[in-house]
Amino acid sequence: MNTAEFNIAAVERETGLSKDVLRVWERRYGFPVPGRDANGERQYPADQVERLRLIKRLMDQGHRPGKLLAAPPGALESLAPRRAPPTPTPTGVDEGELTALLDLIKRHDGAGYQRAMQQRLARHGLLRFVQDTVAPLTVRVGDAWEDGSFEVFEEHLYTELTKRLLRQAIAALQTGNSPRILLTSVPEEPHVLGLLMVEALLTLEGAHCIPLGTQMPLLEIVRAAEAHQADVVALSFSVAFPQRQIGGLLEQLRLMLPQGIDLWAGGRGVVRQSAPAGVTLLPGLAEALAAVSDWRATSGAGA
Amino acid sequence: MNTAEFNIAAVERETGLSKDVLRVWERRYGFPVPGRDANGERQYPADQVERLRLIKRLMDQGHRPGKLLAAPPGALESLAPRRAPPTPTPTGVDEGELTALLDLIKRHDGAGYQRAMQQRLARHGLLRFVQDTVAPLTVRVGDAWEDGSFEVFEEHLYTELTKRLLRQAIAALQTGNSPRILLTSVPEEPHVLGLLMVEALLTLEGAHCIPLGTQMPLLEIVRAAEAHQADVVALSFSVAFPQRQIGGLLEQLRLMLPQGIDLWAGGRGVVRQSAPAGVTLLPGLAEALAAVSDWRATSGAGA
DNA sequence: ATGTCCAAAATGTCTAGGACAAATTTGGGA
DNA sequence: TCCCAAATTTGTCCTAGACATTTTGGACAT
Repeated sequence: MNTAEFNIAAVERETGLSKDVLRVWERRYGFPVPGRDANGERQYPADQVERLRLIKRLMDQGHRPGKLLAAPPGALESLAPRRAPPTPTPTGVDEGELTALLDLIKRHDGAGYQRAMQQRLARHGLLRFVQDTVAPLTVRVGDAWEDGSFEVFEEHLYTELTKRLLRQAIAALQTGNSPRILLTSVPEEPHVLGLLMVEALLTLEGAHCIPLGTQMPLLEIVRAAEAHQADVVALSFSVAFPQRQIGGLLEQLRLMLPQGIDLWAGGRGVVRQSAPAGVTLLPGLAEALAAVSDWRATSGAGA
Repeated sequence: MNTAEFNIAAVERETGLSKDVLRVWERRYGFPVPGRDANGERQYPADQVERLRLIKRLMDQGHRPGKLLAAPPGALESLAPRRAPPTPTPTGVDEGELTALLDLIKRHDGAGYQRAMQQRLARHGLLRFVQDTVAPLTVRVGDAWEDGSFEVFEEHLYTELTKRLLRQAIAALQTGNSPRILLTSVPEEPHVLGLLMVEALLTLEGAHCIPLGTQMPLLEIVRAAEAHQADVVALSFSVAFPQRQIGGLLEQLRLMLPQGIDLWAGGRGVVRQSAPAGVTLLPGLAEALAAVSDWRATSGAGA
């Protein structure tokens, strides 16, 4: 790869670190130290961008920026995850089988992965496939990315192929009637696998899902909910989503949404959140199924 | 909907206008004029956010910000598109049929739309389905959004359902061998339909497609291309993608990518671009097919 | 040991206004 | 009518300061 230079907007794109953050780090910690072009604008050499990517990854594992940015060159590579990944209880799933699936991705054998997954789907049925294969596999992929054994593009490949499987499986289902659940995510939250998993389960359960993809502005979510006469708006937040924003976002949306429409928020991102008034948190897939039963027992009867 | 207020980050999320732009507009044109909270930070009332959304849409139609921001309240709603939509030659397609399909979306009849599209796919075959139905339909959806007859969430519904159809159709195809084409888009470019259309056509043509989804950082694209031993990296740019950035992005990626790997850029976004050295532009689907033949005639023989 | 509470430090995001390059429009002349 | 240069428009970058919020580290009590 050639020696390319990046301006500050390109670094924001590549690393996900905002321009404000890049500038304030330079001021406070003395890193990164980009060169300047003829107009006095920052030009980041490729190796500094690489280091920023590494720092970002370590921060997602729970390291503090102050330590990372002060660390001498070469000291970062050996850091272990700080936030203990608590081996998320692979209830009845064979760890080895998951590892084998991940290996296929790691070897970039897309076709092999698709075959293996399709087999599992056929063998276990959609419900168990989602709960015991896709969900834990997705967690493992996230962990693998955090500890550096997966590249971003490998995660993308996993996501893309798994999306296809789930969508295909969902398309084969008979769609239910109620409740009418609008499925989407807020802007800045592009992860779609959680939505697809829950869509599969809810559709199996007899709900009518309206999938709108990811990244809907809040005002649009409100309009869509009204236009589709949804009973429920369900949002998905991944672990990667900035935790601090979730509460405010839910409160704001709850304010804008008509009283009659329930607001559910699920995904790994909400496990350590407390629910704002009028919002139901669904940290896991099982809770989502329970929420449908609850809805039928209460609001459903009145409608 | 309740009277909610938005801080500057929320407005950026809702409208897609950067914080810099929001502040400089306020300074220069006197709109928007948000209130201030106890900390002196901007608080945008919901109606100003609505107006900003409208302004953004009109700008995408070719209007200039200066005029729009100086316009009196109520004068904006009646503005017509400035950039003439040149009725994009619906070669042999029945306009009425497309309109009927759009109506289904407009009526939020997802199931009906899926049925109708599946029928068309079965009747015409994938190649003609993509070229004569999906492609022009997507253009019409874009136009409809621009002139205000489609809401954002309706475009999302269209995209989501059409994605499923295409993915399903692609899954049924036998995958080819060469060239090995890595399909993705740059960060900030989330539109995926173009990628799926071209994937369908290229796979039909016997190419081996590696779909990595959208929004890959440039550095990751390079890694992925090497890891997958791709012959070609193909990027998709939608009309909505900021034109000014495309050239620079392609040049930078071309610099980083090994010589042996071709770089193709397609989509409505590149129709009025000039190609940087070493980059092949594919403004339409037909050109993509031609590019495969070209590749086979030249590089393919040498490999 | 374990839990609780507070001050200090760390961190991200906001603010202000200035500057300038690139894109677009305008005006004039061939 | 066409084309080029000047003027304007517009987005993005810059510096530097401020402050709310979160996290840490230590003191103290259980």
